[in-house]
Amino acid sequence: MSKRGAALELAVLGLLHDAPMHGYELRKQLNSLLGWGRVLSYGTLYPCLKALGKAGYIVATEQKDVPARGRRARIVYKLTAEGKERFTQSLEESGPASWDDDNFGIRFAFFARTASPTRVRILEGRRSRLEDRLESVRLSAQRGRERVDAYTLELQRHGLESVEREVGWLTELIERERSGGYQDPPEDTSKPDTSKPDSSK
Amino acid sequence: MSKRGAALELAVLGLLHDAPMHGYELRKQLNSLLGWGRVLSYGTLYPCLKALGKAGYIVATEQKDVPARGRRARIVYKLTAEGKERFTQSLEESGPASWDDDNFGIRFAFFARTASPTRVRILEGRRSRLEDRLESVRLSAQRGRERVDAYTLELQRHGLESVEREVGWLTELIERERSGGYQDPPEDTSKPDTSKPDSSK
DNA sequence: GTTAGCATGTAAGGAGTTACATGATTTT
DNA sequence: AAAATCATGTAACTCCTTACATGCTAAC
Repeated sequence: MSKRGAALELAVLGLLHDAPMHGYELRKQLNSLLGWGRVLSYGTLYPCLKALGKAGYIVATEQKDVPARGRRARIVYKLTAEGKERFTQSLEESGPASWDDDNFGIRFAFFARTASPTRVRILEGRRSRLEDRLESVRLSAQRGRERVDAYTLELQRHGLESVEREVGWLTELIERERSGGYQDPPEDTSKPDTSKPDSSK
Repeated sequence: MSKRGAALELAVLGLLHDAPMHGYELRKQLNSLLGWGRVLSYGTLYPCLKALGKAGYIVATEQKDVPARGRRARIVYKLTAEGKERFTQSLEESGPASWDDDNFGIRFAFFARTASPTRVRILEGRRSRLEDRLESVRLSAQRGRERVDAYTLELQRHGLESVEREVGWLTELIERERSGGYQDPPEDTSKPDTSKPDSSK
């Protein structure tokens, strides 16, 4: 759970930070958060929840008193104080791990709760990671060792273009970040229920 | 090796079909073929080569007679007749597996050796897979259950845009394919069709 | 009345990574 | 002389998926 698993852990912690939830619901949210084709299985989620429970970051409370007429007792997971601590600490981190392929997406998804300097560091880290990638691919294309038919070329061209766009996107975000943009309210940790004070920039 | 592993198997077979190679070289080629951040480890490659050998698709020949003055004896892998058979058969396949996330890239990389109707089927399959994805994300965004802050929204918007571009790319490729494109370059720039030849089914 | 969705889990296994182990050769 | 690259492998481990096991409720 030290490298990849951190992504799932953070995502679960973050979603439960928003609101307590049961496994089934959590999975749906996770699927749209982790996005794009990836579908998380229960075989991953439930053991992860168990581990987080054992670590003391979450507690499971069974809804047996209010079974809502016939409905199966659902197990609702809730963040502990340690869990909240862990989550906020994780959000402060801005080392290389925070901008690798596996973590960047989740880190970005929680940007609203991340401090602005941290956001910039992560965005820049991600950008230079992608730029390194572009560089090495361009070099190896120039050295021209490999198979070159029209399709291989097209695949390479398309890949290059996609990554270039990604870099452009990141650059825009960084600039917006630097000019105050995206303005978020300075983190709300007290209120358990948010009544949508402000959603548009 | 039945589902995901098929991708690596196909890639190895395809590269060895081009030319016999030793493991180290193979890995480098594989890395640029599988592309983008993915770096294949020896811990995956060598066991795979062993399995392919056991299956009779490749043979390993040690270069002991010509150690090229001091150079460590390299083990060169070569396709057998069965391996060639297997490779060409694999290239004919155009079922759902050929356009999933894990295989599409490799299938595309070997398009130059794939029959044109097969190419079209794979491209169309891939496109409709992505379109399904777009659809479901758009729906869930409309139903609007999830967390909505500026960053989550931006992430979603960007993801949507990327997939849309991908779909556009595929559409272009399909059209080019239908008008003879790529292999034997008729270099047809006239483009007489302003009317849609109907791409959706 | 049967399909689809809700709900919680476990067991087995696959694919791949990291770290280890070893050593020669070329470049800086 | 050191560092990078060439070269081949193995063992342990991790993350995740698939398939299984169970059963209820709502819609069609």
